[in-house]
Amino acid sequence: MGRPPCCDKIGVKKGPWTPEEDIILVSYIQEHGPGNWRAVPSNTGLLRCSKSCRLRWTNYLRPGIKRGNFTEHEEKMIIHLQALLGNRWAAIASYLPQRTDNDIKNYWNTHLRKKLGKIQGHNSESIENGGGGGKDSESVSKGKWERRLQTDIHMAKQALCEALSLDKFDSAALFPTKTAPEMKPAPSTYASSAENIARLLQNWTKKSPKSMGDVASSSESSAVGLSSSPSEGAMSTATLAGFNSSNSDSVEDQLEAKFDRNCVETEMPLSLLEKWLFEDAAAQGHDGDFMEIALRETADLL
DNA sequence: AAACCATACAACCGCATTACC
DNA sequence: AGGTAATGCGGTTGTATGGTT
Repeated sequence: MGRPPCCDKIGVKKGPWTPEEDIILVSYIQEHGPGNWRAVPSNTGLLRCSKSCRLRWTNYLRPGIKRGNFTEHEEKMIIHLQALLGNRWAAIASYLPQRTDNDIKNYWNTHLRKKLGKIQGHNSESIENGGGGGKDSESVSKGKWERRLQTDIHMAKQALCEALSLDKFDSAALFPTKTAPEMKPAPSTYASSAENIARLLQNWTKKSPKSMGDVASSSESSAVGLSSSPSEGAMSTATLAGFNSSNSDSVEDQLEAKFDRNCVETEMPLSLLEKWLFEDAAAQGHDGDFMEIALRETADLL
């Protein structure tokens, strides 16, 4: 007996989401809030499995998601957090609240891994040339290995410390509730779903007539699903009009109000790491030089 | 212009974990 | 306490897009 599928595969649509589907999903979540994903497909008429709906929401439509190029600071944080935490993308993403774990994972796989690979290749080359011995990793003494591991941890810690204390503005933006509970993220900081959808629609309208036709035809098929609940169809049409006029403050306000609570609820579990960092920082101090050297080396490499 | 290749990223899959009864 | 459903997470795949030949 294998694991039962999360949804019966027959009649379940797969592949890229259409703007219509996005709007239907956002409209529904706007009304009912995220959660109870099992009920979403049946209640919205979307021909998607609950998992797909949840993923689409968390990775793409959810308010507060920042898209586009990663900043240098974000990149550094990812590199160091990855060194510290490994491929625990969700944990890493919790320190970059505007990025999704999927986004970070993709960025790591496509950009950073390559980048670091190059650096390491270059580095090992120079070590081989300059460093005596020429023996492989077996020859590396336990002490050396431990020292290197410790360096890695130190570097990661330092990066976290830097990130946490970069400047008050930055850290407040990164950790809005934990570090500054009284501060509410500015509406401009957190893009709303409406903005995401509006942007999406903008891109969509830029597409070629052919792809428009494809989307239109695919939307027809989803309209079949919608026909079972005409009221929701009307709702999404109304919402579409609202989204198209990107200055529909009332919709955005509603979204903000609705999602602020969720954002607060889903803030990162910082305390453990913070505690660790602060305790360690207090206990440390004497081996700062060692860490500085390591950091400088990393900075040179990057 | 067309074929091919590389890249980026959205989405899916399946296992792990958590919540609820 | 045990079973089941719901959700979270990381790895992987599929596809669109842009660049090169």
